[in-house]
Amino acid sequence: MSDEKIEYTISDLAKEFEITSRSIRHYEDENLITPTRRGVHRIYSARDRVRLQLILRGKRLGFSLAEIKEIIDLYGVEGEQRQTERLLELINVRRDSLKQQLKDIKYLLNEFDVLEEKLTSEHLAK
Amino acid sequence: MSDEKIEYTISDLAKEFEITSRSIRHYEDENLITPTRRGVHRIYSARDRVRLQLILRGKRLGFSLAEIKEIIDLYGVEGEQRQTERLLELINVRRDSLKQQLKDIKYLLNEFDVLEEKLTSEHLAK
DNA sequence: TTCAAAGTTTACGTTTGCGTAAAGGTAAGC
DNA sequence: GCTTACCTTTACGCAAACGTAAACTTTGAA
Repeated sequence: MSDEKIEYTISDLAKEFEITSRSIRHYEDENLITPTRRGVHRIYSARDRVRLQLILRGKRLGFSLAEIKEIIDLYGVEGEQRQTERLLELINVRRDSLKQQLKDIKYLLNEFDVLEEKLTSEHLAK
Repeated sequence: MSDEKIEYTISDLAKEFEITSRSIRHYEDENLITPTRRGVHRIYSARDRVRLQLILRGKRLGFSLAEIKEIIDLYGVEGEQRQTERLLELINVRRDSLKQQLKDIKYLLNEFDVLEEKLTSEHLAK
């Protein structure tokens, strides 16, 4: 039984994810992540690391920290069904906007391809 | 020859795209869009409308207004090849982060599907 | 012509997401 | 015990993207 005794310092994670320690502390200030302490120092578990990954993914998708917190929090309550309705609602709202984003991205990536080709051929023809 | 004499007021566009007039004026303050005037009032052409669409798409993709402006501006200079290198560079930077976003979105949409199924079956089994 | 609806400028206010000192505590190696 | 690297809290600062209030003008309908 691997007890997963993996531990990280704040700068371990900062380095790995290429963000500042300040950002990680900020996420803690906003209650998005709650590492344990050894004395006064923060110790991050494997679970904490995953939470941080979730936070960063949320950010890349344009969610605010408050939204990320709401989703992660609801996500964690799986057992209780009290919040189920709300979570399903949130999911569907998100789904629509994510699908729109997906369309936007595909469109833009294609535009880029077309434009790049045009530019490089122009460039060569100069 | 359809002269495309279509015109819009600021609130026409605000309504259509579900944003405030304030936002549209703000984009103008930041030189992202420059409607003509009839007296003191702003008049938006079909081209202006397209620009606004571009701005909003950029926003959905998480670009800042400054970035959107840079891209749109470079995009408009197609004729000159002076800025070509820069645009290609911008495109490639964007492409990577957009591809990451695309992965993120697909991952999350799948998570949502899985979670929703789990939640609804739980719900029914209650 | 009078009135409401919509438009205008100016400018200060607000939220989000950290940056950036300041001022120090702690752990490890020598 | 001293240095060095890394950690801590506290707190003010700041840019971005508008919100919002004030005070006024324009336009179209009645």
